[in-house]
Amino acid sequence: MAQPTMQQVAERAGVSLALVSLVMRQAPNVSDYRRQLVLEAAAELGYRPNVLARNLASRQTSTIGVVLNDIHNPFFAEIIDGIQAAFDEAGYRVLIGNGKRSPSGEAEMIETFLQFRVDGIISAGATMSMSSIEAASESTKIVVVGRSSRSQLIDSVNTDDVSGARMAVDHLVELGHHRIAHIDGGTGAGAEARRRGYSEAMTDHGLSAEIVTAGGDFTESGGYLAASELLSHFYQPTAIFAANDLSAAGALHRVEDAGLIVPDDVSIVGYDNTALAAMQHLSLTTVNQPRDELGRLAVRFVLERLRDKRSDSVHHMVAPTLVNRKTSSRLTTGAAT
Amino acid sequence: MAQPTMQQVAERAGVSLALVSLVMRQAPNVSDYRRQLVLEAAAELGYRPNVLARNLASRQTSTIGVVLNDIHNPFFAEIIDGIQAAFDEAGYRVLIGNGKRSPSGEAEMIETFLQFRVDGIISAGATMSMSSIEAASESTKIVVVGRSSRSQLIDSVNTDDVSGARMAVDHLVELGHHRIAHIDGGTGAGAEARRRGYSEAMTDHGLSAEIVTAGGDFTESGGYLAASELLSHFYQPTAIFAANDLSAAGALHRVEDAGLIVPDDVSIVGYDNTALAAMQHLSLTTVNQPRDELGRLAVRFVLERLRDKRSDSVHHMVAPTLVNRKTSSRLTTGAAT
DNA sequence: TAGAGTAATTAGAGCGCTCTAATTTCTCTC
DNA sequence: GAGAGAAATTAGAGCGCTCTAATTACTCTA
Repeated sequence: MAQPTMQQVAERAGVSLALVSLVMRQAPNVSDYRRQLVLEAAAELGYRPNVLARNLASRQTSTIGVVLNDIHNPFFAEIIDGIQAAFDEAGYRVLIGNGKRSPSGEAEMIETFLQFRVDGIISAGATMSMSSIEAASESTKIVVVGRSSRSQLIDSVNTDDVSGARMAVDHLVELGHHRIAHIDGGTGAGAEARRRGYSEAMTDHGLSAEIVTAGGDFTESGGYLAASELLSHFYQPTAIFAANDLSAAGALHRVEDAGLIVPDDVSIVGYDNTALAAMQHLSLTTVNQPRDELGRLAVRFVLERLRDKRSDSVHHMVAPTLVNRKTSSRLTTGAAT
Repeated sequence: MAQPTMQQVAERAGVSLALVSLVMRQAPNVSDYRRQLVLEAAAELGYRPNVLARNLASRQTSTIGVVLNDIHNPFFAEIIDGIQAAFDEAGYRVLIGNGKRSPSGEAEMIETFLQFRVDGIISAGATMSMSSIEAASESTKIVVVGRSSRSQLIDSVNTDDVSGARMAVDHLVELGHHRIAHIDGGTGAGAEARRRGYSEAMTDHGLSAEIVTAGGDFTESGGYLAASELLSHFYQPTAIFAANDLSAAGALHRVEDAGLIVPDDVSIVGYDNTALAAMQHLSLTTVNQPRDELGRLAVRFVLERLRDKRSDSVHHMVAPTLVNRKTSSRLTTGAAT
């Protein structure tokens, strides 16, 4: 298990330690002849650079840590793609940490990454307090994705969830619905904005009397429970707008369990447009968050701080779009308020 | 961004560098008085140990790398849970790498982890060649999960996929089905064994003439396409056994698109028992792989090599179980061969 | 062919920590 | 209160690399 070191490569190649270092870093100004010698010696020994030593000496890691609030939530898993692609291009390696859906889990992963002295951190869907994140920003570049922020210290990239939620409501109102209930996301990232967009849109449509919110938590079972609550209401909704696709799926199931047909009896709209919603068997009407763009922007912001030394914070909002699938339809019964 | 070092903490606390090191490593034999001094100085400075330096000096990282074949596949994301829980207990931190569904992506992540000198690597659902994995095992402890192996060098933990597939077939035969087709997983991990289990079981039931396999790739769209192929067959199957849940979901959709009812006209059985299958709206009959157990065993094997210095390889198989949900039912039509 | 200028190579200090061995400080016991 | 043994603390080398500055080797020109 003892790995060969540069020293050994140098001896075998008959050159100095420093020269081996130059070759390994692909530095210019090394003659082809010696470069070849070194490369051969390295190959023969099975030499592999020790990133720890390298990073320690060079004071940079070329590594970015990405902490996902929940590796099980398809939305976060999908956001990784854009991030990884962009960092691959830029020559950084990315390490992923799982926040296990809890603020403390996220904090631990961030601490781990800081101890590794990563060059930057992207936090997706963080639920931990903004002030802890800001504290971490003293030690590295950190960008928050999928959570709104006005921090002066750190950048954020986020979907305009207020208007995303409005789109969902507008869509349902256009289809003739008035009794539109909301299943929210509790304290999860983006939940507050979606809740607000829902209320605002309802009010704008003169439907403030119809506002009903059931508590969810961005999980399928949470959606199921919340839908139960809504159905037991004396005043049944003809449409449900859920704060994410997972809870929409749970609500859908609960509605069907009650013997109602989706979308004929109840329309359902989700949020995120994850692969789950796209699954043809579900075919959920939902609000799309442009994940790839979110990821790439986050990377851009990290790189700007790293390479261009930008120090003032940037907050970017991307526009959501409505994806009309099969779980929403025009209100057929005359049951209006 | 310049981080305080131990040296600075030592000066502030008025003790030696070595003492600070002892405190940071929670070593015994440090007086409470000095420990307190050091801790306070560290807190005041916002000191955070530099893992790179520590690992370099101590020649161990207390870190395990987990490379997932595909972070989007719920099966792999779920296997992380057991792994993470077990390593948390054992005092190791875990870093996740995404193989992006390709052998080269996996190889890159393994190389990255090796350069970081992680203490061990767990590879879940690896599709890269066994010999490359073995090569990596010269530098660290490595355990493969969800892929069979007879390697003398590295450990493996795996579900008995042959018997898992047999269970699926047995189940369908018990329900009266004869025309049972298989949608396979191509070159994916476990695909070969499931294919074999399917053929063997069919043969054992005297159904070798009914063996039909359509090519899939463990994705939903692959399952959809494969089902199309099966339905256009002059000889329509009454049941489909798909190599994983994702492709089962795709097949399900294709069958319904054809105007057929699941399970009345066609029964469908998946594999993995992911959260997807459990979703009540889908409610897929499937074969359960005990993910948590797989993860914990993998961890145990890594720890055995690390702590007990075991050097002979171990291959462990866990038993799958059938989960009977709503996509399979007794054959009703008299359409037997 | 000496001298200037450039390209290639190397010496050596230092990154922030751990670890062994040596030293200093405490506690007892008689 | 001296001396032995244990406990607490420290000095200093070293982990494997990078990086600056210095040195050596080339290439040209006059």
